[in-house]
Amino acid sequence: MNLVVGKSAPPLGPLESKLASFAALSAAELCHLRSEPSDFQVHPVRAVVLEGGAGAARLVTSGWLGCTRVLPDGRRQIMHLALPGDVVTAPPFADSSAVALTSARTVDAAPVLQALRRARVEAPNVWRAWHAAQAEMQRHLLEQILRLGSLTAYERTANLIVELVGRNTRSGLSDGRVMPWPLTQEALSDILGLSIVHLNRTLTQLRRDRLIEIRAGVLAVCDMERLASVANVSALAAADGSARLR
Amino acid sequence: MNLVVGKSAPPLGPLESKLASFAALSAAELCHLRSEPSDFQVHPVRAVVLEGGAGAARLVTSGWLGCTRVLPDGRRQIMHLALPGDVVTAPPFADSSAVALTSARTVDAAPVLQALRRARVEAPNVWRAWHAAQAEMQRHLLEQILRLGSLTAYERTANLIVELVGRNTRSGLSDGRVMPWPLTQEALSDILGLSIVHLNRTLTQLRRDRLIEIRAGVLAVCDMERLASVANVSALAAADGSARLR
DNA sequence: CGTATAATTGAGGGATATCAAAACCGGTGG
DNA sequence: CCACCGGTTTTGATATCCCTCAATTATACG
Repeated sequence: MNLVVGKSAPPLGPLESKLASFAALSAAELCHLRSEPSDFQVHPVRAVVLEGGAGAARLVTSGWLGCTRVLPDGRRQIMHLALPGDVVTAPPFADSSAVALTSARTVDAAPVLQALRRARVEAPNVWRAWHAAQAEMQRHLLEQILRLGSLTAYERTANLIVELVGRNTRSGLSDGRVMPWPLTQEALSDILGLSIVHLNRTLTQLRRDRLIEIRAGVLAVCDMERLASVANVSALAAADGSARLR
Repeated sequence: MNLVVGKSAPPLGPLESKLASFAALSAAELCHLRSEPSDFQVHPVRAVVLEGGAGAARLVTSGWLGCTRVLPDGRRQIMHLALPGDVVTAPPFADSSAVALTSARTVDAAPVLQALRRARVEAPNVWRAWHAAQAEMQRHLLEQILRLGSLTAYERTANLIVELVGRNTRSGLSDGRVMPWPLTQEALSDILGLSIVHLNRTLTQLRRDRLIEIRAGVLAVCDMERLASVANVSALAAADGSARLR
């Protein structure tokens, strides 16, 4: 991972790929996303990227962030994950913040958002794709609610994995089967609302059942069919995710 | 409850009140919300208002709706509540739908949304208030994630009650202490991700602890201070909610 | 190598679910 | 007025999922 702070060429890879997955976009159209090189920041693990209620939106270019909320007694809930290509905005609660779950890099999102506003008339497909991506983010929140409210630990974990494979596939970071897996089990347990111990047993079970394999920061899905069925993924969501694979 | 279908005068009471709670709005400004009388519909309990992925947005004028998701095995999660003054849009999953949790009335939201777009230039305060309301809805989703992922049954229930008192207060349907309570315990358990039996015991406990009282479709908060502290409400959210009381 | 962090395993307890039945309640019809 | 009815609330008993505590093993890193 790069550890320098400074200027960089437009690092829009994952974002471009994500948008292209929502609407067929020509190279010319994607050019409308280009904005002048802007400051980037490197965040070590556990660094706070945006503090509760304040700060300008940032675009993640590498690493994973979590929009977290911490209770007075120390319980922590990660409400939402931001992956490369995602834009994180200031979390809306005093006790919430965007935190680097892995070492990560972000750039100021303002120029990109600016470019998107220009694209509204100049490249309407890009604008549409952006809105589709925003709508998908909304769906992720609802999916998270389903996971936490209605699924067992086993289903919950499978469901999140299916979602993350889908997201990484959209942004060109997975082939639909294998993806980066940089999370500690502690972070994962804070996403899924499980104790770290129980999460560990759940992951072990998923491996024993030959649904996934995890080695050296990489997760591989062994049997997407069965995994998705365990995960109780919605028809619409599943279609969305797998459409990308072809 | 009215059981007739037909035309009605603009039924914007709760919506107007809600928007006014986000930005001081003069009567003149509120007029920009007025739109021609439009069709309304009456929905009996359990009626589907919007089917998964399709249908035009509707404004709730009375009764409570739930944006629900049903799993193949029958488990149901209510992801989000729509109260009078809220606009429900087509839920984004194939297996999700907006359902009447009580008998309810809705009108087509298109004219209202139209009026709001006009207000963007003619009454910017109204436009701003609308966006503040949308942002608040987003916060409710995040709060729901916190509830389901990190709070105990007791805290979870308290938290939801605090939220609902706040929302009803904004829309003029509560004084900050007493509010309509039309939900069956079954619906409530599907919101909170609890079994109906355990929810019942939890409510009983909240009553024993003199935090709330429930009688004849009305809920009264006995001790908001303690309830809010049990509920782990975030500083920002709490400020928002109680600001309305004065 | 030694230290810190993360992953894993074991044992026991607590919170919540499930099953079953009883009490309650508003409406309906005799 | 009373009996009855479906839906809802309440209570009891038992099972299970998941948490907590504690210790051990693996892995990264200087």
